[in-house]
Amino acid sequence: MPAMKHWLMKSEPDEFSIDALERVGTEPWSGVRNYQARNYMLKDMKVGDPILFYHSNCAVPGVVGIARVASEPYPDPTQFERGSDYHDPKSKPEEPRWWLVDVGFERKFAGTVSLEAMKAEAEKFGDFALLRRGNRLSVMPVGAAQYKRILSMAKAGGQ
DNA sequence: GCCAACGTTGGC
DNA sequence: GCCAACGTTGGC
Repeated sequence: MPAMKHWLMKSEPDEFSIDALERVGTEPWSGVRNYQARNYMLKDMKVGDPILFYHSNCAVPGVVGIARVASEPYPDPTQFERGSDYHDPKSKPEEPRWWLVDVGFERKFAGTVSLEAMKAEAEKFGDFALLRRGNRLSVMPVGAAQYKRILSMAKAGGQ
């Protein structure tokens, strides 16, 4: 079995929070319309890979819990739905542009590991996509050491 | 709400 | 293939 990869996926809590994921259990990660993010889901994710669930565009942006890749990639159905915000008229069913995976709830942290807290220890993270200037990727890989560091920050209570 | 940073689009 | 214009993301 190849080495397990770790991921970070952003979601706006007003749209879809960690609590919403806990309620539904598993969610198709629809709506990603960025090729780099798509390629991670289409080519690099494996079922069972751990995901840091990140809340963006909110009062305290940061990692709020753990999820897991819960399916193989498959075409994002919203790209074919007329009237959907995610409808892509250039995409054809026989040649879908946008792919997704299902994301399964694992657990919610007791406290948020805030972006601010991670920035305060930026030098310990090394090169970390999340902390790069102007980063806007909604799906990104996380190094195993970075992943462990965030877990230990969560264990310490976060914030 | 502002705005910097970035990706995408489309005219040429 | 360049690049200006535009739309979006996301921290603050």
